[in-house]
Amino acid sequence: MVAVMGIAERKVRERESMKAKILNAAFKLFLDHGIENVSIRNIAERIEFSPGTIYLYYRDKDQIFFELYNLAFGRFYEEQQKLQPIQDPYDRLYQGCQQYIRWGLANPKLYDLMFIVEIPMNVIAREECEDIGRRSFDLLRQTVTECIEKGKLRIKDVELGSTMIWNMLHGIVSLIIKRRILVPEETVEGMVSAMLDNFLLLLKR
Amino acid sequence: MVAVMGIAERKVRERESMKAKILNAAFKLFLDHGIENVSIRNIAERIEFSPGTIYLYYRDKDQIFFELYNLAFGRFYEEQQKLQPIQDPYDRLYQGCQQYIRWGLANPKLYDLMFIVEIPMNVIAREECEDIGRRSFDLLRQTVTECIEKGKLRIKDVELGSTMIWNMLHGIVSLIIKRRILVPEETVEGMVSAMLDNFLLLLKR
DNA sequence: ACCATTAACTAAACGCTGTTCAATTAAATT
DNA sequence: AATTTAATTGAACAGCGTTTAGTTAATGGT
Repeated sequence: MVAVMGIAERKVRERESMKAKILNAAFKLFLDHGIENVSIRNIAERIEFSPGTIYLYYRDKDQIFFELYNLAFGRFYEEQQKLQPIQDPYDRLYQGCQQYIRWGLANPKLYDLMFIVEIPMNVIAREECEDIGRRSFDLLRQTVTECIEKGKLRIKDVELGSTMIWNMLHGIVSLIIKRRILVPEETVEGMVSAMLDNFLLLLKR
Repeated sequence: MVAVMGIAERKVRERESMKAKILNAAFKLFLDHGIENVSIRNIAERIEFSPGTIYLYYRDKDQIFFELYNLAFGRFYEEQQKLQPIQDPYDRLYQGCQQYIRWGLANPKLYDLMFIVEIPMNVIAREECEDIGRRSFDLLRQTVTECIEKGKLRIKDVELGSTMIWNMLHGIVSLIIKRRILVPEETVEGMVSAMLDNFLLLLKR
């Protein structure tokens, strides 16, 4: 009886480790060769299992992509959270924005998955998917709230202000990532920080 | 001899009309069933030719996508140009921004192709592709230039200002299109116009 | 220890995809 | 009418996501 329980637990562990194995292979393929080269067959080859096996652990490809999505958001959230200790809310806002852009440009594939690509969820997870996003957005909202409370912004509505800031940041990052910005490569960095500085200056009371 | 010339000209016409036929089929498939359902085979079936035939008129699928890209940008540019007669540059700026957002939200698939999707150009067209984009951007730049000349903006640098505005607009449109905005569906419209108003108000001297 | 049951896995298949190319048909030229 | 040129096809290749029958390995009961 005890042995039976031990086996059941081991099986759970084995299942988890197999899921992780698949996910790691998918993540590696994703980082190394782009989302377009993450195929079930490629993953299977990487972990030396047959393609069919993967469907014993994940319902479909979208579910794998959703896991990658969460992974990416986890990393992003972690970085943003590091700035929480900063006392002055405007300073925290500024650094948060700067880090958002930096992180996005440094991790274009992750950013793509998080904010640009068609959401890879056929059935479930629409809410769960928003939850992880909302957690990150809440960090910004909190900071904006404090800024407004201390009268540091020319905007009074928290929801409006947070969304505006986020949209601006996303516009900058996504257009650069997707190579739609017409400015020459070398001058991008300068342009970006100039835009951020000017935008936050406009916002500042 | 004259007849020969006539035949040659007819062949050119026939070739053009075949290219148009293919492109129209592709465009219709694109609008009706999304970019993911534009396959060479689908196009071929729609025009009642074999898949191989399409490669006699377009090098590859990307070239077809590039034509669709130009088509989309043409429509967008046309709309924007209609606002040129507006005398007051700030008014023109405001209406241009409003139209940008409206058009993007009304034509999400076209917008996607123009600004979001990975640029579908394997070999050529990188410059040509920027040209059509630049023409549209120049409309905005011109308007911003006039605004600054008349001292209506709190920003002095034309390039910076234009890019900032565009990035903000793109952030708004693309996040809504890709369903990353967390606001409920009904309140989106109000939020969007509030953001636009506030942003331009921040910019206004 | 043996057998029945359950779980894990594979290989092949289905219907898609973009693209190429030998073979065929139609048109134009001589 | 015969020959050359152009246009078109259909099959093939290699890839894709997904399903499933059949095989193998591990477990449970007696």
